[in-house]
Amino acid sequence: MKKQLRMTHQREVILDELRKCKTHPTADELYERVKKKLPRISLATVYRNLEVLSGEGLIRKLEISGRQKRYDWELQEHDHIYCIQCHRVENIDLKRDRGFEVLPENAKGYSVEGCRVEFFGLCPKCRQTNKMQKKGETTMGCKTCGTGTLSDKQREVLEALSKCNEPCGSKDIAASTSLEPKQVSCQITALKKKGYVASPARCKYEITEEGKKALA
Amino acid sequence: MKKQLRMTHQREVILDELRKCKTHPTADELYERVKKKLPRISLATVYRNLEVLSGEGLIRKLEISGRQKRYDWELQEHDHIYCIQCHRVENIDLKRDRGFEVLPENAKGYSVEGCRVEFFGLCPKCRQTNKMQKKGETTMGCKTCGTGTLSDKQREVLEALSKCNEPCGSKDIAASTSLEPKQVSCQITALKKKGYVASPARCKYEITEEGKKALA
DNA sequence: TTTTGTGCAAAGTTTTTGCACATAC
DNA sequence: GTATGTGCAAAAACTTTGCACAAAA
Repeated sequence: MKKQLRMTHQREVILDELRKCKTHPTADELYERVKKKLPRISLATVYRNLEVLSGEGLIRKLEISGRQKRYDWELQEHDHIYCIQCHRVENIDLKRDRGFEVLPENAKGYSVEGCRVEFFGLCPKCRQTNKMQKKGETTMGCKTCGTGTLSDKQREVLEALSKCNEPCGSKDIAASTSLEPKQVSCQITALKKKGYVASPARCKYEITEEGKKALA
Repeated sequence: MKKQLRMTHQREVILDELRKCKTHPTADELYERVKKKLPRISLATVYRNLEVLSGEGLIRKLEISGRQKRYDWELQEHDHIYCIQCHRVENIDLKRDRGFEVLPENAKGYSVEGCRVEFFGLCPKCRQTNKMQKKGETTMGCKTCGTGTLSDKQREVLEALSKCNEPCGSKDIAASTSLEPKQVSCQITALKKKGYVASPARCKYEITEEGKKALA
Protein backbone atom coordinates (compact mmCIF):
# COMPACT_ATOMS: atom_id res chain seq x y z
CA MET A 1 0.00 0.00 0.00
CA LYS A 2 1.40 3.29 -1.12
CA LYS A 3 1.76 6.35 1.02
CA GLN A 4 -0.72 9.06 0.37
CA LEU A 5 0.84 12.38 -0.55
CA ARG A 6 -0.42 15.58 1.02
CA MET A 7 -0.25 19.07 -0.32
CA THR A 8 1.12 21.11 2.51
CA HIS A 9 1.71 24.80 2.32
CA GLN A 10 5.46 24.27 2.29
CA ARG A 11 5.25 21.79 -0.54
CA GLU A 12 3.07 24.14 -2.51
CA VAL A 13 5.45 27.06 -2.14
CA ILE A 14 8.45 24.94 -3.03
CA LEU A 15 6.77 23.74 -6.23
CA ASP A 16 5.68 27.23 -6.99
CA GLU A 17 9.09 28.79 -6.61
CA LEU A 18 10.72 26.03 -8.58
CA ARG A 19 8.34 26.66 -11.44
CA LYS A 20 9.34 30.30 -11.43
CA CYS A 21 13.04 29.50 -11.84
CA LYS A 22 14.63 29.44 -15.20
CA THR A 23 18.06 28.42 -13.99
CA HIS A 24 17.53 25.03 -12.46
CA PRO A 25 18.25 25.77 -8.84
CA THR A 26 20.09 23.76 -6.21
CA ALA A 27 18.22 22.83 -3.04
CA ASP A 28 20.05 25.59 -1.31
CA GLU A 29 19.14 28.26 -3.82
CA LEU A 30 15.53 27.21 -3.71
CA TYR A 31 15.61 27.29 0.07
CA GLU A 32 16.76 30.90 -0.02
CA ARG A 33 13.86 31.81 -2.28
CA VAL A 34 11.26 29.86 -0.35
CA LYS A 35 12.46 31.31 2.93
CA LYS A 36 11.34 34.71 1.79
CA LYS A 37 7.76 33.44 1.73
CA LEU A 38 8.00 30.99 4.62
CA PRO A 39 10.70 32.28 6.93
CA ARG A 40 10.37 29.35 9.31
CA ILE A 41 10.88 26.60 6.76
CA SER A 42 13.92 24.42 7.16
CA LEU A 43 16.44 23.30 4.58
CA ALA A 44 15.67 19.70 5.46
CA THR A 45 12.08 20.21 4.38
CA VAL A 46 13.22 21.54 1.05
CA TYR A 47 15.48 18.57 0.52
CA ARG A 48 12.79 16.15 1.60
CA ASN A 49 10.19 17.65 -0.66
CA LEU A 50 12.43 17.81 -3.69
CA GLU A 51 13.17 14.16 -3.12
CA VAL A 52 9.49 13.22 -2.72
CA LEU A 53 8.32 15.33 -5.62
CA SER A 54 10.89 13.96 -7.99
CA GLY A 55 10.08 10.47 -6.78
CA GLU A 56 6.48 11.14 -7.72
CA GLY A 57 7.49 12.46 -11.07
CA LEU A 58 6.17 15.95 -10.38
CA ILE A 59 9.58 17.50 -10.92
CA ARG A 60 12.92 16.25 -12.22
CA LYS A 61 16.20 15.81 -10.49
CA LEU A 62 18.94 16.75 -12.93
CA GLU A 63 22.04 14.75 -13.46
CA ILE A 64 24.33 17.52 -14.39
CA SER A 65 27.81 18.90 -13.93
CA GLY A 66 28.69 20.51 -10.69
CA ARG A 67 28.86 19.67 -7.11
CA GLN A 68 25.28 20.11 -6.02
CA LYS A 69 22.08 18.51 -7.17
CA ARG A 70 19.77 20.62 -9.27
CA TYR A 71 16.05 20.40 -9.89
CA ASP A 72 13.82 21.22 -12.81
CA TRP A 73 10.07 21.56 -13.07
CA GLU A 74 10.12 20.82 -16.79
CA LEU A 75 9.34 17.15 -17.11
CA GLN A 76 9.99 16.64 -20.77
CA GLU A 77 13.48 15.52 -21.62
CA HIS A 78 15.55 18.39 -22.89
CA ASP A 79 19.16 19.48 -22.99
CA HIS A 80 21.23 21.87 -20.96
CA ILE A 81 24.13 24.23 -21.15
CA TYR A 82 26.35 24.72 -18.16
CA CYS A 83 28.58 27.65 -17.31
CA ILE A 84 31.95 26.32 -16.21
CA GLN A 85 32.61 29.52 -14.29
CA CYS A 86 29.46 30.40 -12.37
CA HIS A 87 27.83 26.95 -12.58
CA ARG A 88 24.56 28.32 -13.89
CA VAL A 89 22.52 25.76 -15.84
CA GLU A 90 20.14 26.73 -18.60
CA ASN A 91 17.99 24.99 -21.11
CA ILE A 92 19.14 24.77 -24.63
CA ASP A 93 17.23 24.07 -27.79
CA LEU A 94 18.77 21.29 -29.69
CA LYS A 95 17.43 19.47 -32.65
CA ARG A 96 18.52 16.04 -31.66
CA ASP A 97 18.61 14.35 -34.98
CA ARG A 98 19.36 11.23 -33.06
CA GLY A 99 22.12 10.25 -35.44
CA PHE A 100 23.90 9.27 -32.27
CA GLU A 101 21.62 6.59 -30.92
CA VAL A 102 23.59 3.85 -29.31
CA LEU A 103 23.60 0.77 -31.39
CA PRO A 104 23.04 -2.47 -29.52
CA GLU A 105 26.46 -3.79 -30.36
CA ASN A 106 28.25 -0.97 -28.59
CA ALA A 107 25.90 -0.51 -25.66
CA LYS A 108 28.03 -3.07 -23.79
CA GLY A 109 25.00 -5.06 -22.73
CA TYR A 110 23.28 -2.09 -21.13
CA SER A 111 19.59 -1.54 -21.55
CA VAL A 112 19.62 2.08 -22.61
CA GLU A 113 16.89 4.17 -21.04
CA GLY A 114 17.91 7.56 -22.27
CA CYS A 115 20.60 10.01 -23.07
CA ARG A 116 21.70 13.35 -21.73
CA VAL A 117 23.42 15.95 -23.81
CA GLU A 118 25.13 18.73 -21.98
CA PHE A 119 27.01 21.60 -23.53
CA PHE A 120 29.43 23.64 -21.52
CA GLY A 121 31.12 26.95 -21.90
CA LEU A 122 30.96 30.45 -20.53
CA CYS A 123 27.69 32.23 -20.01
CA PRO A 124 27.33 35.78 -21.33
CA LYS A 125 27.84 37.33 -17.90
CA CYS A 126 31.05 35.46 -17.23
CA ARG A 127 32.38 36.22 -20.68
CA GLN A 128 31.82 39.87 -19.91
CA THR A 129 33.50 39.64 -16.52
CA ASN A 130 36.51 37.92 -18.03
CA LYS A 131 36.89 40.61 -20.64
CA MET A 132 36.89 43.32 -18.01
CA GLN A 133 39.42 41.44 -15.97
CA LYS A 134 41.78 41.19 -18.87
CA LYS A 135 41.82 44.95 -19.22
CA GLY A 136 42.77 45.77 -15.66
CA GLU A 137 44.55 42.58 -14.84
CA THR A 138 46.30 42.50 -11.50
CA THR A 139 48.53 39.93 -9.89
CA MET A 140 45.68 38.90 -7.61
CA GLY A 141 43.39 38.19 -10.54
CA CYS A 142 41.57 34.90 -10.52
CA LYS A 143 39.38 33.71 -13.33
CA THR A 144 36.99 31.73 -11.27
CA CYS A 145 36.27 34.03 -8.40
CA GLY A 146 35.80 37.36 -10.08
CA THR A 147 38.51 39.26 -8.26
CA GLY A 148 38.41 42.96 -7.96
CA THR A 149 34.72 43.42 -7.52
CA LEU A 150 33.17 42.48 -4.20
CA SER A 151 29.72 40.96 -4.08
CA ASP A 152 27.31 42.41 -1.54
CA LYS A 153 27.74 39.43 0.71
CA GLN A 154 31.50 39.57 0.45
CA ARG A 155 31.49 43.23 1.32
CA GLU A 156 29.28 42.55 4.33
CA VAL A 157 31.61 39.86 5.62
CA LEU A 158 34.68 41.94 4.96
CA GLU A 159 33.19 44.89 6.80
CA ALA A 160 32.35 42.72 9.78
CA LEU A 161 35.94 41.50 9.79
CA SER A 162 37.33 45.00 9.60
CA LYS A 163 35.59 45.80 12.87
CA CYS A 164 37.28 42.95 14.74
CA ASN A 165 40.43 43.65 16.66
CA GLU A 166 41.53 40.07 16.65
CA PRO A 167 41.04 37.07 14.39
CA CYS A 168 37.55 35.64 14.73
CA GLY A 169 35.66 32.54 13.67
CA SER A 170 32.97 32.29 11.04
CA LYS A 171 30.25 31.97 13.64
CA ASP A 172 31.22 35.27 15.20
CA ILE A 173 31.01 36.83 11.78
CA ALA A 174 27.65 35.28 11.07
CA ALA A 175 26.38 36.71 14.34
CA SER A 176 27.34 40.23 13.41
CA THR A 177 25.94 40.11 9.87
CA SER A 178 22.62 39.15 8.35
CA LEU A 179 24.15 36.01 6.90
CA GLU A 180 23.91 32.33 7.75
CA PRO A 181 27.12 30.71 9.01
CA LYS A 182 27.08 28.54 5.90
CA GLN A 183 27.02 31.55 3.66
CA VAL A 184 29.73 33.21 5.65
CA SER A 185 32.18 30.37 5.16
CA CYS A 186 31.49 30.47 1.45
CA GLN A 187 32.29 34.15 1.30
CA ILE A 188 35.40 33.73 3.40
CA THR A 189 36.72 31.13 1.03
CA ALA A 190 36.25 33.52 -1.86
CA LEU A 191 37.80 36.39 0.07
CA LYS A 192 40.81 34.26 0.98
CA LYS A 193 41.37 33.49 -2.68
CA LYS A 194 41.35 37.17 -3.42
CA GLY A 195 43.88 37.80 -0.72
CA TYR A 196 41.49 40.01 1.24
CA VAL A 197 41.24 37.69 4.21
CA ALA A 198 43.95 35.79 6.03
CA SER A 199 43.68 32.91 8.41
CA PRO A 200 46.38 33.36 11.06
CA ALA A 201 45.06 30.37 12.98
CA ARG A 202 42.88 27.45 12.12
CA CYS A 203 39.33 28.68 11.54
CA LYS A 204 40.22 32.18 12.64
CA TYR A 205 40.08 34.92 10.09
CA GLU A 206 41.20 38.51 9.79
CA ILE A 207 41.17 41.18 7.16
CA THR A 208 44.39 41.85 5.25
CA GLU A 209 45.82 45.19 4.16
CA GLU A 210 44.67 44.31 0.64
CA GLY A 211 41.23 43.72 2.03
CA LYS A 212 41.14 47.09 3.75
CA LYS A 213 42.07 48.75 0.49
CA ALA A 214 39.34 46.85 -1.32
CA LEU A 215 36.76 48.12 1.17
CA ALA A 216 37.83 51.70 0.85
CA MET B 1 56.29 31.34 -11.59
CA LYS B 2 54.73 27.95 -11.68
CA LYS B 3 55.17 25.23 -9.14
CA GLN B 4 57.37 22.39 -10.19
CA LEU B 5 55.64 19.01 -10.09
CA ARG B 6 57.40 16.03 -8.55
CA MET B 7 56.87 12.40 -9.25
CA THR B 8 56.49 10.81 -5.86
CA HIS B 9 55.94 7.18 -5.31
CA GLN B 10 52.36 7.80 -4.21
CA ARG B 11 51.61 9.84 -7.27
CA GLU B 12 53.07 7.18 -9.49
CA VAL B 13 50.98 4.41 -7.96
CA ILE B 14 47.82 6.49 -8.14
CA LEU B 15 48.36 7.17 -11.83
CA ASP B 16 49.20 3.56 -12.40
CA GLU B 17 46.11 2.20 -10.72
CA LEU B 18 43.90 4.70 -12.44
CA ARG B 19 45.23 3.59 -15.79
CA LYS B 20 44.33 0.03 -14.95
CA CYS B 21 40.69 0.91 -14.24
CA LYS B 22 38.08 0.54 -16.87
CA THR B 23 35.23 1.86 -14.79
CA HIS B 24 36.17 5.40 -14.02
CA PRO B 25 36.69 5.20 -10.28
CA THR B 26 35.77 7.63 -7.53
CA ALA B 27 38.56 8.92 -5.29
CA ASP B 28 37.40 6.49 -2.72
CA GLU B 29 37.49 3.46 -4.96
CA LEU B 30 40.92 4.39 -6.17
CA TYR B 31 42.08 4.84 -2.59
CA GLU B 32 41.00 1.29 -1.79
CA ARG B 33 43.02 -0.02 -4.71
CA VAL B 34 46.08 2.08 -4.02
CA LYS B 35 46.03 1.15 -0.36
CA LYS B 36 46.78 -2.43 -1.30
CA LYS B 37 50.12 -1.28 -2.67
CA LEU B 38 50.82 1.56 -0.25
CA PRO B 39 49.01 0.70 2.96
CA ARG B 40 50.06 3.91 4.66
CA ILE B 41 48.71 6.28 2.05
CA SER B 42 45.91 8.60 3.11
CA LEU B 43 42.69 9.43 1.34
CA ALA B 44 43.67 13.10 1.39
CA THR B 45 46.72 12.31 -0.70
CA VAL B 46 44.59 10.57 -3.26
CA TYR B 47 42.23 13.52 -3.46
CA ARG B 48 45.10 15.99 -3.65
CA ASN B 49 46.84 14.09 -6.39
CA LEU B 50 43.75 13.59 -8.48
CA GLU B 51 43.20 17.31 -8.23
CA VAL B 52 46.78 18.16 -9.17
CA LEU B 53 46.99 15.63 -11.96
CA SER B 54 43.76 16.76 -13.53
CA GLY B 55 44.87 20.35 -13.14
CA GLU B 56 48.00 19.44 -15.11
CA GLY B 57 45.96 17.67 -17.74
CA LEU B 58 47.49 14.29 -17.01
CA ILE B 59 44.11 12.80 -16.19
CA ARG B 60 40.53 13.96 -16.55
CA LYS B 61 37.96 14.75 -13.93
CA LEU B 62 34.61 13.57 -15.22
CA GLU B 63 31.47 15.60 -15.06
CA ILE B 64 29.05 12.78 -14.82
CA SER B 65 25.92 11.59 -13.08
CA GLY B 66 26.14 10.49 -9.53
CA ARG B 67 27.09 11.81 -6.24
CA GLN B 68 30.84 11.46 -6.25
CA LYS B 69 33.50 12.77 -8.55
CA ARG B 70 35.03 10.30 -10.93
CA TYR B 71 38.35 10.31 -12.74
CA ASP B 72 39.54 9.00 -16.07
CA TRP B 73 43.01 8.49 -17.47
CA GLU B 74 41.76 8.69 -21.04
CA LEU B 75 42.34 12.26 -22.13
CA GLN B 76 40.57 12.26 -25.42
CA GLU B 77 36.96 13.36 -25.27
CA HIS B 78 34.64 10.41 -25.38
CA ASP B 79 31.21 9.43 -24.16
CA HIS B 80 29.95 7.41 -21.26
CA ILE B 81 27.18 5.14 -20.18
CA TYR B 82 26.00 5.17 -16.60
CA CYS B 83 24.18 2.47 -14.68
CA ILE B 84 21.30 4.06 -12.82
CA GLN B 85 21.28 1.23 -10.33
CA CYS B 86 24.88 0.52 -9.37
CA HIS B 87 26.36 3.84 -10.58
CA ARG B 88 29.07 2.17 -12.62
CA VAL B 89 30.38 4.36 -15.45
CA GLU B 90 31.80 2.92 -18.65
CA ASN B 91 33.04 4.21 -21.93
CA ILE B 92 30.83 3.95 -24.92
CA ASP B 93 31.65 4.10 -28.56
CA LEU B 94 29.57 6.64 -30.28
CA LYS B 95 29.91 7.91 -33.75
CA ARG B 96 29.09 11.47 -33.00
CA ASP B 97 27.99 12.64 -36.35
CA ARG B 98 27.81 16.04 -34.80
CA GLY B 99 24.41 16.75 -36.30
CA PHE B 100 23.66 18.22 -32.93
CA GLU B 101 26.16 21.01 -32.74
CA VAL B 102 24.72 24.03 -31.03
CA LEU B 103 24.01 26.74 -33.47
CA PRO B 104 25.05 30.23 -32.38
CA GLU B 105 21.48 31.50 -32.33
CA ASN B 106 20.36 29.02 -29.68
CA ALA B 107 23.50 28.97 -27.57
CA LYS B 108 21.97 31.80 -25.53
CA GLY B 109 25.09 33.87 -25.75
CA TYR B 110 27.32 31.16 -24.34
CA SER B 111 30.73 30.50 -25.79
CA VAL B 112 30.47 26.77 -26.24
CA GLU B 113 33.60 24.88 -25.31
CA GLY B 114 32.35 21.37 -25.64
CA CYS B 115 29.64 18.87 -25.20
CA ARG B 116 29.10 15.80 -23.12
CA VAL B 117 26.87 12.96 -24.13
CA GLU B 118 25.87 10.50 -21.48
CA PHE B 119 23.65 7.49 -21.91
CA PHE B 120 22.03 5.85 -18.96
CA GLY B 121 20.35 2.57 -18.32
CA LEU B 122 20.97 -0.69 -16.56
CA CYS B 123 24.26 -2.49 -16.81
CA PRO B 124 24.23 -6.19 -17.62
CA LYS B 125 24.77 -7.20 -14.00
CA CYS B 126 21.90 -5.12 -12.70
CA ARG B 127 19.60 -6.31 -15.44
CA GLN B 128 20.35 -9.83 -14.35
CA THR B 129 19.73 -9.06 -10.70
CA ASN B 130 16.43 -7.42 -11.52
CA LYS B 131 15.29 -10.39 -13.52
CA MET B 132 15.97 -12.72 -10.66
CA GLN B 133 14.09 -10.42 -8.34
CA LYS B 134 11.03 -10.44 -10.51
CA LYS B 135 10.76 -14.16 -10.13
CA GLY B 136 10.52 -14.15 -6.36
CA GLU B 137 8.87 -10.78 -5.97
CA THR B 138 7.62 -9.83 -2.52
CA THR B 139 5.55 -6.96 -1.15
CA MET B 140 8.73 -5.30 0.00
CA GLY B 141 9.96 -4.94 -3.58
CA CYS B 142 11.82 -1.78 -4.50
CA LYS B 143 13.15 -1.06 -7.93
CA THR B 144 16.23 0.81 -6.89
CA CYS B 145 17.51 -1.17 -3.99
CA GLY B 146 17.24 -4.69 -5.27
CA THR B 147 14.92 -6.14 -2.66
CA GLY B 148 14.50 -9.79 -2.19
CA THR B 149 17.97 -10.87 -3.08
CA LEU B 150 20.76 -9.94 -0.78
CA SER B 151 24.04 -8.82 -2.22
CA ASP B 152 27.14 -10.43 -0.76
CA LYS B 153 27.89 -7.32 1.24
CA GLN B 154 24.35 -7.05 2.52
CA ARG B 155 24.38 -10.66 3.57
CA GLU B 156 27.66 -10.15 5.38
CA VAL B 157 26.31 -7.16 7.29
CA LEU B 158 23.05 -8.92 8.08
CA GLU B 159 24.89 -11.95 9.38
CA ALA B 160 27.05 -9.78 11.58
CA LEU B 161 23.90 -8.16 12.95
CA SER B 162 22.23 -11.48 13.59
CA LYS B 163 25.08 -12.35 15.94
CA CYS B 164 24.55 -9.28 18.11
CA ASN B 165 22.38 -9.56 21.15
CA GLU B 166 21.72 -5.86 21.31
CA PRO B 167 21.53 -2.99 18.80
CA CYS B 168 24.98 -1.98 17.62
CA GLY B 169 26.56 0.84 15.67
CA SER B 170 27.96 0.69 12.17
CA LYS B 171 31.52 0.77 13.44
CA ASP B 172 30.96 -2.32 15.53
CA ILE B 173 29.62 -4.03 12.43
CA ALA B 174 32.53 -2.90 10.32
CA ALA B 175 34.88 -4.34 12.89
CA SER B 176 33.29 -7.76 12.71
CA THR B 177 33.18 -7.92 8.92
CA SER B 178 35.66 -7.41 6.12
CA LEU B 179 33.98 -4.14 5.18
CA GLU B 180 34.90 -0.50 5.64
CA PRO B 181 32.58 1.53 7.95
CA LYS B 182 31.58 3.59 4.94
CA GLN B 183 30.47 0.54 3.03
CA VAL B 184 28.64 -0.76 6.05
CA SER B 185 26.44 2.29 6.38
CA CYS B 186 25.55 1.98 2.71
CA GLN B 187 24.44 -1.58 3.18
CA ILE B 188 22.51 -0.75 6.30
CA THR B 189 20.57 1.89 4.46
CA ALA B 190 19.61 -0.64 1.81
CA LEU B 191 18.73 -3.22 4.43
CA LYS B 192 16.56 -0.76 6.30
CA LYS B 193 14.63 -0.03 3.11
CA LYS B 194 14.02 -3.71 2.70
CA GLY B 195 12.77 -3.96 6.25
CA TYR B 196 15.54 -6.35 7.25
CA VAL B 197 17.18 -3.98 9.67
CA ALA B 198 15.63 -1.71 12.28
CA SER B 199 17.11 1.23 14.12
CA PRO B 200 15.70 1.19 17.65
CA ALA B 201 17.94 4.08 18.65
CA ARG B 202 19.86 6.70 16.76
CA CYS B 203 22.73 5.04 14.89
CA LYS B 204 22.03 1.70 16.51
CA TYR B 205 20.87 -1.13 14.34
CA GLU B 206 19.40 -4.59 14.80
CA ILE B 207 18.11 -7.34 12.61
CA THR B 208 14.34 -7.69 12.21
CA GLU B 209 12.29 -10.88 12.03
CA GLU B 210 12.01 -10.25 8.30
CA GLY B 211 15.76 -10.01 8.14
CA LYS B 212 16.22 -13.30 9.94
CA LYS B 213 13.90 -14.96 7.45
CA ALA B 214 15.84 -13.45 4.58
CA LEU B 215 19.08 -14.90 5.92
CA ALA B 216 17.63 -18.38 6.33
C1' DT C 1 69.06 23.45 0.85
C1' DT C 2 64.86 24.60 -0.82
C1' DT C 3 60.61 23.45 -2.57
C1' DT C 4 57.06 20.27 -2.95
C1' DG C 5 54.41 16.49 -1.10
C1' DT C 6 52.53 13.42 2.71
C1' DG C 7 49.80 11.68 6.77
C1' DC C 8 46.87 12.97 10.02
C1' DA C 9 43.19 15.12 12.07
C1' DA C 10 39.97 18.57 11.88
C1' DA C 11 37.04 21.33 9.33
C1' DG C 12 34.11 22.51 5.44
C1' DT C 13 30.25 21.45 2.41
C1' DT C 14 26.14 19.11 0.97
C1' DT C 15 22.59 15.79 2.11
C1' DT C 16 20.02 12.72 5.16
C1' DT C 17 17.72 11.22 9.37
C1' DG C 18 15.61 10.58 14.34
C1' DC C 19 12.62 12.70 17.07
C1' DA C 20 8.85 15.30 18.99
C1' DC C 21 5.38 18.04 17.54
C1' DA C 22 2.03 19.86 14.00
C1' DT C 23 -1.13 19.52 10.13
C1' DA C 24 -3.96 17.65 6.26
C1' DC C 25 -7.26 14.65 5.19
C1' DG D 1 -8.11 10.30 14.77
C1' DT D 2 -4.49 8.80 12.05
C1' DA D 3 -1.21 8.96 8.56
C1' DT D 4 1.83 12.19 6.77
C1' DG D 5 4.79 16.16 7.10
C1' DT D 6 7.67 19.74 9.59
C1' DG D 7 11.49 22.00 12.26
C1' DC D 8 15.36 21.19 14.56
C1' DA D 9 19.61 19.32 15.56
C1' DA D 10 22.77 15.84 14.83
C1' DA D 11 24.89 12.76 11.85
C1' DA D 12 26.39 10.93 7.50
C1' DA D 13 28.75 11.30 3.23
C1' DC D 14 32.16 13.41 0.58
C1' DT D 15 36.01 16.76 0.05
C1' DT D 16 39.39 20.13 1.47
C1' DT D 17 42.92 22.15 4.44
C1' DG D 18 46.49 23.45 8.33
C1' DC D 19 50.25 21.61 10.23
C1' DA D 20 54.50 19.22 11.23
C1' DC D 21 57.34 16.26 9.12
C1' DA D 22 59.42 13.73 4.94
C1' DA D 23 61.09 13.28 0.34
C1' DA D 24 62.51 15.01 -4.22
C1' DA D 25 65.30 17.87 -6.93
